[in-house]
Amino acid sequence: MTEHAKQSLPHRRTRHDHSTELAEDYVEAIAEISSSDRNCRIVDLAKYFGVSHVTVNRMVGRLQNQGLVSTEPYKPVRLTAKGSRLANRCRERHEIVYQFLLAIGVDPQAAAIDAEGIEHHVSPETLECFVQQTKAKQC
Amino acid sequence: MTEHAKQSLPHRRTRHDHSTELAEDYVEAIAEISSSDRNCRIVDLAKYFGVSHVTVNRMVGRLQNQGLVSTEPYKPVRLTAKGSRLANRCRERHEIVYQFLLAIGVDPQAAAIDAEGIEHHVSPETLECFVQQTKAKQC
DNA sequence: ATTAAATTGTAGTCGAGGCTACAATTCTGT
DNA sequence: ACAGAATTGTAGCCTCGACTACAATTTAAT
Repeated sequence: MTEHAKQSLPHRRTRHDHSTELAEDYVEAIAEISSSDRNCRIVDLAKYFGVSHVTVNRMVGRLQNQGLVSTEPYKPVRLTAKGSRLANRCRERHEIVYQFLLAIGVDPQAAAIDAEGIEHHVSPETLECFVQQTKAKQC
Repeated sequence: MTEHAKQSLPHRRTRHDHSTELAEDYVEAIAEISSSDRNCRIVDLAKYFGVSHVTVNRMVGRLQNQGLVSTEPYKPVRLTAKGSRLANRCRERHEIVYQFLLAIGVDPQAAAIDAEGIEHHVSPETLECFVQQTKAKQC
């Protein structure tokens, strides 16, 4: 492998991350909305993300193709078992990142924003280090 | 502001980040290549990012519109003063994130990949916390 | 000096993610 | 029951980041 090819790897990884980020954000949002409202509608997601209902509509179609959600025309959106598992993993990861940022002294508002951006780029290994650090701080 | 609008803010921020990430990656790369090779060519950037030279070509055009680089047809790419400042800020931030990840026990390879993804989503405030943590670990 | 190789530019395509405008369906209130 | 409101779907457009294929220019080699 050449020097340049080596360096391009992280960037390829970053680009791939972007294509899965939205799916993760959506299942997380659907899980959250479903738990409080019982039904998750297209409109709820549009408000949640600050985006038009058309964008949400198409995205939900893609999530359905990926087997993450199930829905029918004019009906609410529900997570499949696969979608729920992904949502849970994402929620846990999000919480770990958020708590970690708080633990190292970031204020809650900045932590909330940064966690949203950071969570999708944290490898399992780094996540584990975050957990350890957070624990250490709490002792 | 409604509850939903509040929640949509972090996501809007994330989307905005994406549009500036690539510009940041490019000026960083141009700075790095320029320092070692003296001249940064379109081809160098294409190899660096693992994309086609066409993609690089158009991106360089946009960077030029933003006043970050200056170039002429069939000539090398050079950073403007503004581009250099941005590159320096990015390089410093990247280094801080990378050293921070190492300091909390992430192995170098994973740290390199994660730093690439994380750096663009770290607010100045969080960055400062990273610096403090890294210092603390080194004592 | 002329040809071959490397580099850069241009044309045209694609999918993702965003939008507006309008049509269809479902829900609600009287 | 039916009109109006809310919700969802469809059509069509835009920009960005990616590509291939081909043309133009510059560099290098014989």
